[in-house]
Amino acid sequence: MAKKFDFKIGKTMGNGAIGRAGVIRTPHGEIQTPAFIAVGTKATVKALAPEQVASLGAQAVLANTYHLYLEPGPEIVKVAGGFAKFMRWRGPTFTDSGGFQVFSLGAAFGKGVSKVARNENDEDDADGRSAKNVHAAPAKIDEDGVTFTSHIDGSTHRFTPERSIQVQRDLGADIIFAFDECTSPHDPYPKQQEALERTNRWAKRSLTEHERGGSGQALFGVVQGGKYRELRESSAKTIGDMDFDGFGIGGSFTKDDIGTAVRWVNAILPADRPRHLLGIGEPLDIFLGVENGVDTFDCVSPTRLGRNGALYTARGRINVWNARYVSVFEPIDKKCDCYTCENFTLAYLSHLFRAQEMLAATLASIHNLRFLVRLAEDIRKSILEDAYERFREDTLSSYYGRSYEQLRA
RNA sequence: GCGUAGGUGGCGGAGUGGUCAAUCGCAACAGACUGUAAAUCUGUCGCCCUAUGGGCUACGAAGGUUCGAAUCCUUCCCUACGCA
Repeated sequence: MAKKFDFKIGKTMGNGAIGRAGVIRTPHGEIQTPAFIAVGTKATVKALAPEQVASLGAQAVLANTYHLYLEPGPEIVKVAGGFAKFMRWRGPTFTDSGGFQVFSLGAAFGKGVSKVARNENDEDDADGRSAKNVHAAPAKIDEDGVTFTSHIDGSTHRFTPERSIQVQRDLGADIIFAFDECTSPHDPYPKQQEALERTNRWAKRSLTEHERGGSGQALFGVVQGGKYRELRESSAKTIGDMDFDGFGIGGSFTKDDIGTAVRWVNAILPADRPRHLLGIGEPLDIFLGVENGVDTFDCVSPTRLGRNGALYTARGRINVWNARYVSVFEPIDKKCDCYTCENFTLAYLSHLFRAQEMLAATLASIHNLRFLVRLAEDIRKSILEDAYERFREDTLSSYYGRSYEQLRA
């Protein structure tokens, strides 16, 4: 009997590295891995029509349970035939469980901590984005679940692992995630441990509810544990022993933790199932993830940065708002194969941003998303051709101006 | 020509004797952004310096009053509107 979902490893890196190139098969198509998944939080990849997302090579879209639950609500999405059909995305889909929002709207609210905190001391150094006029109460976590207030209208809601799975069933993604509790990298060990153990219990409940529902979706368990090796390994063991279709690696990281935590975890997780690194997506992070066994990534950075005028280039990030680009009649990146680079100049983008034209966000998002999607494609190719290390060195030294070894030091 | 209201930093616009190099908005200049409360947020924004302090030049122009003026007085120039 043919399974609707499976994962086949095409090639594993040699020399002790556990990175691999493979194929995830879903009812809505295949994902050639490693792959960068486009984030479409509210059933839309911001500023992009789904045809644009597809044509730039994105293989799958990840939406968010918290957001779609609040608006338009799971009932509407269910009637629409799932979020993919609702947004007219024909490829594979993921939904995040809403667990991250428990963190970002709870413990991390108003703090300078999100997916990657800069250092150990900046927790109180709010990044200035604290929404002054919004007064959402922080989410409250208990053993059974999480009570939170809507950032839209202040109403009170509750998620439990069961509820998250039920909502994700209505949203209808091919791959869904167990409800987890994300922690801050600054949280002390006891708190991390407590959250981790709860996440493990929630994983089991998510799995039970998922099996009960019989939706045919693939359920990924989420590994947590912060920066602590002991916790990460224990989490990987516990989650890895459960009957999940794949795994998500979660958590808010410090820059230094990404490589290490992922390696500890993936050395333990069953190798025959796909691993998704949740919310991570800077170029270096992707290399570190892949060579440590990650198959898929998602990250808001290409679209968010794009909307704000930051653009990826082979030689590093640029800010198209800078005065120097006003009259540069060349593409963002001459070697880029995206629609934006093939048709428009920096001068034009500079103008669109300054004039606050909507097309600015679209063209920049196309470029940035293509950049990361292609990076994953090229990494895959380099693995298949036994040229990973060389590709990594060329790419990183060009992008960061420093070698892989220097970046890791 | 007469009357009225005005002339403030790139622009708009506060301020009407001291705490004003001058609120605020825009523009400009730079920075941040990693499972999206984000087409958002932060900083700078007269000139100079041995720079959490100091100096200089400034509020149409020129004089004047005053310890002290963007703020009061005089003259002039300019702008808008109304009447001729």
